[in-house]
Amino acid sequence: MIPINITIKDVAKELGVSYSSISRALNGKEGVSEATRQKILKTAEKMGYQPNDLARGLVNKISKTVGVIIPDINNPFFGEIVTGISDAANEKEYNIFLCISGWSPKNEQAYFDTLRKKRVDGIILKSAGKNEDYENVRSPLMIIERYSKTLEYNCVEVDNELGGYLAAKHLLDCDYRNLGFILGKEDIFASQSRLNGAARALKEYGMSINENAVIEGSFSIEGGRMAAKELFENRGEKIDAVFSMNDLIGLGVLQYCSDQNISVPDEVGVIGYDNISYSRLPQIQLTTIHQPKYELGRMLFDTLLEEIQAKDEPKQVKKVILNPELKIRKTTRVLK
Amino acid sequence: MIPINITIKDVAKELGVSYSSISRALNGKEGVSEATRQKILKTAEKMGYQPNDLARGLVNKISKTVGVIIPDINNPFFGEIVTGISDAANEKEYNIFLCISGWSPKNEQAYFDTLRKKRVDGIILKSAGKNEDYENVRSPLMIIERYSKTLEYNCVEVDNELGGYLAAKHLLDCDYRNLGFILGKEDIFASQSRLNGAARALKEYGMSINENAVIEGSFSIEGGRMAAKELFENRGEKIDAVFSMNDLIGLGVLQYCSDQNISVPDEVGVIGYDNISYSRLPQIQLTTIHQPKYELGRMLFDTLLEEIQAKDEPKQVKKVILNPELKIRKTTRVLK
DNA sequence: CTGAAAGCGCTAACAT
DNA sequence: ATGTTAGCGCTTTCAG
Repeated sequence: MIPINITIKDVAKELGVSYSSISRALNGKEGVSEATRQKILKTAEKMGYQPNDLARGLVNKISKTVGVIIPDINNPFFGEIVTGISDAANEKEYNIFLCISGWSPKNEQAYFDTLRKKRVDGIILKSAGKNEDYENVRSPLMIIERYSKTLEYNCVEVDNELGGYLAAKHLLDCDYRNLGFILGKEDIFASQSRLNGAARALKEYGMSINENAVIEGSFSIEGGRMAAKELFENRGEKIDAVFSMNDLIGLGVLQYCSDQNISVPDEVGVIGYDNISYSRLPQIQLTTIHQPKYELGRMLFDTLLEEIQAKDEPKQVKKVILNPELKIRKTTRVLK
Repeated sequence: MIPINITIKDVAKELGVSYSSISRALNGKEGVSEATRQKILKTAEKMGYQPNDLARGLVNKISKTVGVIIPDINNPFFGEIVTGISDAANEKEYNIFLCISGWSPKNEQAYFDTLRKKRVDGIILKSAGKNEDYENVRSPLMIIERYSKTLEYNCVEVDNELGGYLAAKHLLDCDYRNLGFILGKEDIFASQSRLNGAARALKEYGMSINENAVIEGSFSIEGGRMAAKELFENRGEKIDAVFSMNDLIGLGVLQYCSDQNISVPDEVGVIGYDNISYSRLPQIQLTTIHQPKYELGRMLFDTLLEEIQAKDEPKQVKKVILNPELKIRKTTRVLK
């Protein structure tokens, strides 16, 4: 590991050639004889030369860098997405700036600005703010999970309406009839789409959503536990199944049921959303809606890169939709 | 959100002043009258000017950027560390490049090189490779969890020897006598330190480590399950307690016990390491050694920054050690 | 207090 | 095929 930063000029001096030749050789451009190119490559290597991407970015106006703003890396849902983004980016020789907003629109906005200063080529964002904030951003931007037919931004999402439909239909197929819903207030948007899907499933059964059994909770285990308490104790409903808008909430509901000696899945059925790795632990076995998180991450980056590379062409809004899948495990009952 | 990148010159032209004045005003340097400074600040703001950090980095030789290389962001252990690093960095107006090496020394090395090209001010690294690789790096570097008295690099770690001692002592205090150990082959170094601590505890009881009950597994749930199978079925030992070198392995051991109808904690006690959030789920309740992960992350960044800012002074190796803590839960038995 | 000019490391047009 | 030069956006002497 050589510590001092060797520049293109150092290499040029060493060899007695002009430094533009070094640049040409290093970038595989023509205008250098094969002989000198080899010579240059060899001594650059020997001297431990590493090109300065700051300087490169300055002249090329491409930093080979993207920003990723997510609310919480400890939620495995985002962990897997970020892994997908990272792998896809790495293949294209891109690096990612990771920004953790903690579900705060203020932090999110601040990160957005610093990323602009860093001159990232594009941004991938899971927003905690209002959609309209990002409608008119003209630099490459991908929004995670904020599908909108009308608003003009790019977006890759796993179909939330369909996921909600699958979840509710499964509960109904299992003969649960009094469904409760715990949304995540951090992303009321996705929660609402899933609720719409659930309404469609209920309609097929000639039923509709009981608004008094819809709770706005928080996307965490503790949030799920508290929402379950509210749902079962203060709403005066006799709920026999809970549709949790993410797995963490589902885990909280299970915790509540365990504390209260409510038997799952017999008395109460529980379904989650996301299919994070912990939901398939043998002690948990949470029935859930699988989202292809890793693939989503890769798709986000690849789509972003497409847009980055199509700078000149007229911008066209990209909307990619992936499919969710029902994973039946042990927190919903099996019909005989 | 203004899309076009306004430069310092645009602002200068707008106001009819030289662009060096703009620079002075923006950076709070003296040499501008308060009147023009205010005028400059206002129109810069109005024009949506954002300084170009690439250019700044080029001249200042400080990019306000650090690289973080970790094996796996889906392991909550690293997730929390990264959150700590991110928060500490953000406070100091630093951004982080996240690199996920997948426990591959080859990827790790490749990321190390790209980070050098990006001219990061420093690197935080959880290495999967050999220690010696990084001994002579002269740019600011923090190694996670690789304490070495002899080797010359900076390091913040949670005392592994002590953690190992606490874990083994607890098992012995609970009257378990035939201890098995499942190491993580990805980081044999940390595992070994913990094993040394365990040996010390055993010694206090007049015992020593049964080498035939030491398994080199893998830091994952499935790795833990497989190692447990090996330990219980192929080693011809009657193990009554397992010290797992991380919580994921512990979860795998619990899974094995559940599959085999081995009762925990009566027949077999299980202790993990790390105290990831999932280990305290009511369905899990894994006894474990707590590591202050978030604090570790903050400490890593703060210590790195100290070194970055002490560029000129003679380098002195920094070794920070935090203390682990025993968390007794339900997978080890209570003595009457 | 302000402007002009050099230079950070690099690429790309322009000469030779 | 190679060298010279300008310039990316900025900070920082050095003049005025």
